[in-house]
Amino acid sequence: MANCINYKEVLNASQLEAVMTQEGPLLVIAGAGSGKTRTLVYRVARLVETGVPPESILLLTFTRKAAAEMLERAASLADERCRFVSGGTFHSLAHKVLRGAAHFLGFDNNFTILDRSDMEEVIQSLVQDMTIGRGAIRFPKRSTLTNIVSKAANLECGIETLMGEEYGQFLEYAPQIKKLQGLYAEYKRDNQLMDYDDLIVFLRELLSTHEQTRMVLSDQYRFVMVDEYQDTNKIQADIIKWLSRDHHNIMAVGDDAQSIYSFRGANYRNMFEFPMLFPEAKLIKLEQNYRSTQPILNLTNALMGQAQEKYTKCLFTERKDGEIPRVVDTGTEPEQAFFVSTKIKEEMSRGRSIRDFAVLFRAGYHSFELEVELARQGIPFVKYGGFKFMEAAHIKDVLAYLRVIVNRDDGVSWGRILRMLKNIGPGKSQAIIAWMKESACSASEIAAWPGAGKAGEGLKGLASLLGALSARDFAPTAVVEQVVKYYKPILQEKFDDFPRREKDLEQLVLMAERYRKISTFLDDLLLEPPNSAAEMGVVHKGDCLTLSTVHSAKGLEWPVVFVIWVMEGYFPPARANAHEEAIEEERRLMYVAATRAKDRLILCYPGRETGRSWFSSEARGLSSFIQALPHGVVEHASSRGRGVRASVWERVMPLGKRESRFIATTEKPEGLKKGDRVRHPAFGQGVVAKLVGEEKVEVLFKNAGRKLLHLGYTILEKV
DNA sequence: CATCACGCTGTTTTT
DNA sequence: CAGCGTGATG
Repeated sequence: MANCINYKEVLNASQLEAVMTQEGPLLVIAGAGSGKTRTLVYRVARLVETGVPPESILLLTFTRKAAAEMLERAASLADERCRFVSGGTFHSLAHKVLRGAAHFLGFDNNFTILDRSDMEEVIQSLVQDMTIGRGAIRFPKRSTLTNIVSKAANLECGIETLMGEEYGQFLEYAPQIKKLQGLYAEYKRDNQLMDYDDLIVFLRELLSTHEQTRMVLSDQYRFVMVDEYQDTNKIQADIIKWLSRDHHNIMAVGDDAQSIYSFRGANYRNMFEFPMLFPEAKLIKLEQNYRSTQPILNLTNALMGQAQEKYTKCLFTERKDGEIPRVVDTGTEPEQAFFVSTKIKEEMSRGRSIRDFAVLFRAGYHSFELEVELARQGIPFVKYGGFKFMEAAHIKDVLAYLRVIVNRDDGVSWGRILRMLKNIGPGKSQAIIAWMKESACSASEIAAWPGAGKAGEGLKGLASLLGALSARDFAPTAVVEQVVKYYKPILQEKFDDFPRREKDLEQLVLMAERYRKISTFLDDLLLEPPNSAAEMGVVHKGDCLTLSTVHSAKGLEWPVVFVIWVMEGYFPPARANAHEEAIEEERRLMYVAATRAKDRLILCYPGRETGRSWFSSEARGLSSFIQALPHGVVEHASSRGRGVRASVWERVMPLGKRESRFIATTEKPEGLKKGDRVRHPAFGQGVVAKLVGEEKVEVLFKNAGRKLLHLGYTILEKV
């Protein structure tokens, strides 16, 4: 039975107003820690309480987990029926709709979803088919290409525009990349594939061109709520517009100061445009903070005070007292790791629980050094962000088998499976896939491929596995179990950290238990991928210190937060104009990090160069936005000179100064043109990059580094 | 055509 | 460290 809630008792005035406003468009500007989730939870409860059927409420959040937690809370404090509210991400909504309506767009409803690495693989293979790489110097690598294509899709801008603004260093290849984009789209259509970007693009297309679908959705979801609105992009804003065009019952909640997803097209200006989209929109600001002490809020307020464009708000709290945030120059990165771990140990010996701490950073690898030091000092930790469980090679390997069982046409997965066999590489795997398509043979008949030769044994084994699996309708667990059994010898060959990876596979078997169909299992893994084995809820987390990227720490809080920061530093010359924009984003990132802290905040930065390579602080010193803070907001300190030790990598592999590029100027042999491939007796093959005057050419050798500097030049021959 | 050993390089953040 | 290209070897 429903509990009776006294809203006035549990909500402040602004929150109450948001909860009680049920009809019409509503924009809630919710500062960090201002009870945003609470407000959403109570609003769901209130809607249900006043008789709105739960199924007609749609709660769009940033992760499905966030939605599930909110609905759980609403159910437990108000009405059990809150569990029937539809909640999820834009992507999961799109997926659900498209599984039943993709045919209106000329797709098969059984389309396969491409994850990031599949996308990279397809793009890579297209690049090879195009033979773009031929004669091209410094053609972007596949992950960069994928970033470009994906971002262009999310921003809905042309390749040239995007590249002009953000990838100046590759601008000369814009025509090829544009062609690549076209080929990629074509490939996806031919093979019934959709990537993450397609899901939302196609949902919008469906809504705008297919009146029937729009009507069905708009009728079903009479009340729409969007959380983290600052992280939506233009396409998602359009989806919102279409969904609520008829009823205008749309509530968007967000904080422009916390927009940290511009790299995937998110545009916090959506928040400023909401009132234009819905002119009668009511605007509510939540400014009282229930998380941090006032000194911490002074810092975050000052940070956002520097921003160019914002909804001005000033966070305040009743917790007036507290320690002033500290900014600590820790010297080098190894010293920083030592400082943080020692400090935490110290606090723990005074009775603090290890769960009270978190260390936040911008990129996964920024904590490498710290992880080693923590292990050395015997401090247990869990890490969020960085590499994904799903992206681990061994997981992808196993899933590839499942995918071909579900969708026999999935060429990407076939390639992966085949290349795991002895004596089968890129060439043969492609040939086999082509042959399979041509002869329309079943999975268990691949052993009949005429060109097998030495690979015959392996093919037979694979065929019998797939034959056995498709012969009967096994439960997902059983299928995964058999695949893992087949795969284990391969795993052993392929990786030397065999035991760790083997454990992951056992987790995968356990996860499959929750599903009745393999296809749903796969869809779920792609749309709500677990971060790690620990996050899958299978491994007990125990008492651990939390390490996390700022992005993965959104919405969470800890009593004591350390932020380890590398200054806004790395911008290739061709991107120098991106500097301003990047600093704006870094500032918001720091804002999100700082607002995670309840009681104490310690910002650490390495003030001294460590002389190491890529994962060290290339840029050192203090970020400009910290320097610009007014006096008294932070307290500066130094921990230099304590616990100096060589970095892990210096111990493992000493690094000298390295030369980065090596273009040799040399005498020009007869008839040599730009783009010609040439051979150098000492350095192997290179490409003529440039003609210098009449007699000389510049030749670029890849990977010939230091040798070139020492040996001097000789005559080149054309290849 | 597959595989191996070697050398060189390096923005990141996620649905 | 991981990813990638290269050139030598089956």
